[in-house]
Amino acid sequence: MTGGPAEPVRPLRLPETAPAMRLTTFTDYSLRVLMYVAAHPEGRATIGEIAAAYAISENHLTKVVHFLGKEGYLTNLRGRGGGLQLSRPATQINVGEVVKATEGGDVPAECFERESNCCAITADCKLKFALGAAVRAFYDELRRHTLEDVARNRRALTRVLLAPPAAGGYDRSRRRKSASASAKPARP
Amino acid sequence: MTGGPAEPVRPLRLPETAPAMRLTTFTDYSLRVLMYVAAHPEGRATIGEIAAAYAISENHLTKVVHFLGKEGYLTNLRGRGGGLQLSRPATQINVGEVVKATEGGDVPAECFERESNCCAITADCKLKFALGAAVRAFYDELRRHTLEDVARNRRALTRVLLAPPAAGGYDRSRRRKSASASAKPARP
DNA sequence: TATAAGATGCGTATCCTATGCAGCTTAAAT
DNA sequence: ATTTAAGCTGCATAGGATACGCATCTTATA
Repeated sequence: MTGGPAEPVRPLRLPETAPAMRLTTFTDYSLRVLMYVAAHPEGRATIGEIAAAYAISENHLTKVVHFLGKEGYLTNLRGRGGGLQLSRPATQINVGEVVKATEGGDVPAECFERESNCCAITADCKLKFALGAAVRAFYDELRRHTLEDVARNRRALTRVLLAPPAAGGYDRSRRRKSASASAKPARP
Repeated sequence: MTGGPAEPVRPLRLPETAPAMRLTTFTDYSLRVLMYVAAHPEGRATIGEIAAAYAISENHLTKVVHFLGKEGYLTNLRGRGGGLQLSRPATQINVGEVVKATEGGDVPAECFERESNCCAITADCKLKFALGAAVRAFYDELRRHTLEDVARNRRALTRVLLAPPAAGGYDRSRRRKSASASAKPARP
């Protein structure tokens, strides 16, 4: 595992650090799916349809949709003529709740995990409270919005989403260029 | 790269998703370093000293410290007898600013990146504003605290930090057990 | 019974993050 | 001057997380 012939060249990355505090695409896609379905209240939307509209991976979307079904946001109907519907009206789907579900809780740092925490100063560290409050503030702000709010201009959304995607389907090449040239990797 | 004999067994991970919106250890260490130095206002702290106190990697700390120096939080003195000092009094070092610097800005999702954004509905999507406000709320809450606040009980901190670490130095085995058994990977 | 949809389980390609390490530079002691 | 104790710098790498791809099964409708 350590030995072996050295790889040819390898593209050469910059280590250092990069931004965190960022939503996963899982969350991103979750919200997009919900907005799509909300914008199409009549018929049922399908995974393929949504993937094409946003030009994103159908495979990954499948899992997102399944998750949203399990969580009670979507009603997923199998079989021919099946598809997706909102389980509740958009006014009763809260953006903060969705994000919390898809992001999996509010644990901003190691000190918040009961089990694995091994920071030496936990007991006397006030930072914990500050961080906890900040995360709470984040979700509180998100909780002020419902799916209805964010997908409000349904007409415009529907128009955009029904238009055929620019080129072919999903182009996985242009994604996350990690356009970080902001803070740390700056070398004079 | 695609072919080749299948690897023996491989520990078998669960894919799906896991929590994001979490601080990097880079940020974690940055805050710990500042708290340490704040708790030792007389002499100068050294990297080795701090790494030992928290039982964390000296190598990584080196880069953290260097970064904090570049950003103007620390004054790093080289050479024998050198070490670290706060560049400003702790009352003038803001936790929110530090986190923003170490986390590298407030870009919670793809739609916020001018360049690489390719979400189909950006123009008509209100979600962007909600997310932006939430991130702002996060930092606003953090900005309410200074290093002086979080490192307030200096006496207790100093006591804990000066105590020798439990066992030997830095044990890199127990870290980030990713104790996620909360949301998605639940399979009945 | 064909067909269209979602469900599932497994494999994998990249990243990202956190480190390791070797050598260099700077500055205070001796 | 020379030693020595710091931090600086530029590689390299490991390990885990994320986001997919793919094949197959299940369900339900026509």
